[in-house]
Amino acid sequence: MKSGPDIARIGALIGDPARANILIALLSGKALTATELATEAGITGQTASSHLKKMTEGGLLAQAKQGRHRYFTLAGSEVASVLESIMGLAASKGHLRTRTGPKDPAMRAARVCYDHLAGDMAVRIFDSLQLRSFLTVSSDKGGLGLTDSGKDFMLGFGINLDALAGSRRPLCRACLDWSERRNHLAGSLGAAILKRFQEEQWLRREPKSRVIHISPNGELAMQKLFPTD
Amino acid sequence: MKSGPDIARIGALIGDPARANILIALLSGKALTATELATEAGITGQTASSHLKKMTEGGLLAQAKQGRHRYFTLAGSEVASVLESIMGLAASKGHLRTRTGPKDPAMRAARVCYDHLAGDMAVRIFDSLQLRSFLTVSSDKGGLGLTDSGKDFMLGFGINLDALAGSRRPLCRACLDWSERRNHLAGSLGAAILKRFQEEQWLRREPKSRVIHISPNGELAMQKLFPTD
DNA sequence: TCCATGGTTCGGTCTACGTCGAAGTATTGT
DNA sequence: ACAATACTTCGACGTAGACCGAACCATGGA
Repeated sequence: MKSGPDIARIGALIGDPARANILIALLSGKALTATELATEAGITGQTASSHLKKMTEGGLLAQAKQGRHRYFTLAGSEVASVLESIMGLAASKGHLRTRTGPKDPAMRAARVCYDHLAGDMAVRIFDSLQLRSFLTVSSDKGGLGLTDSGKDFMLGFGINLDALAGSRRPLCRACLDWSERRNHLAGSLGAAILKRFQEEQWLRREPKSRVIHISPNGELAMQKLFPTD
Repeated sequence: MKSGPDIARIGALIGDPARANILIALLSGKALTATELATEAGITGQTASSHLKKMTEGGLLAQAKQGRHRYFTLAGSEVASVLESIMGLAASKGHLRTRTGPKDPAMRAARVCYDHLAGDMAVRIFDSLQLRSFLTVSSDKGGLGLTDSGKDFMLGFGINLDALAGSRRPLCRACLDWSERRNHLAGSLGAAILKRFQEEQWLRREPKSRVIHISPNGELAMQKLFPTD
């Protein structure tokens, strides 16, 4: 007599407060790491790991392993839509929401990601490199590479590719940008680019933060070196 | 810190198997008594009473006391819509309920979704309306509307649009069909169409289920009224 | 090589809650 | 009035699962 999909399974996944917080955080469309989600939900990493595993197996989340990070996103727009409609129900019943305040706009514009650039500016660089066919994107694991013209460009930019090739570290790696939710350039080349920017004093780091401010000269150089049109 | 509309509360309510069974039973749109729902969910009356109380307080159910019976229904079409969309998620993940009984194909063909039609037939109707430009689809959420020719069609079909417009309930709403994974028509217009079908005796409801059987006359009328080619 | 960091697995504790038996309250019928 | 039906409340029991500490893997960087 009971036929049909198992809505109880989905309901139970959404029904735990910690998991609900994680889902709401991911509703922004951004990819977040396991630890970010743990702090977001106010639980320890171990507990979050368990939750994330359950939700992934339950079809609510998708994950992308990247280096030692693990980025989680909602499994698809259908999941987001279900969450939205449930929020509608909950809100109509009188549970109102006071959502988190606006995040630092400077952080979204430009910031450091370990040792390379991230944020809007980094994504623009990545787009520009791809647009001008300096970067080749092969489908296999993180398979980015420089074309011959790309190599010329980097040499002209003042980057010693031979030195980078000596390191065990991969030259090019795609890194998922949390604010832009798109790829930017990581790897030793990404780090070298940041280094060049700093050498030219095109940017200034905020003291105790990841935020980066671009100088007027830097903005000019950006537009000349990495056009996106 | 992280307080929002409490989707966890709603999720937890749906997340218990017994409660999920009750909700699915009520998706038929009928009002059922507490004991009927108890047997439907395979639990005792005491347990059902507890569940029903929680779901009523949680805003999912409405109850009407009548004599010594207590009739329960879903609190509104919004609840039904949320349930259907969750069923869509669960179905897409392949977590179908254990037995796909003989009812399942009939259910996919045509069933009741609270107060309107769902299943293959309902999707065909929706497609037909869209194909003949009776329905306008605007991008914002749930933004459906009738065109002038659509209004004429509905009037000719015997639906009093003025009466429907008087209600606070939206005329047209898209409801995601879990078995077809496509939209069908909900809202007061969807309910009115189901009513017309019943008045014409084009369909027969199976006693204790959401399943609907179409009569030969009904099939004929379907093809004439809602052609899809 | 070694260390630091992100993430997972394991084991144990503790709370939440679904479940039913039994008793209690309403309402209808004879 | 009594009995029967419909449903609720109370109390007790038992299991599921959320949580964290600690130890364990994997990756990246020196």
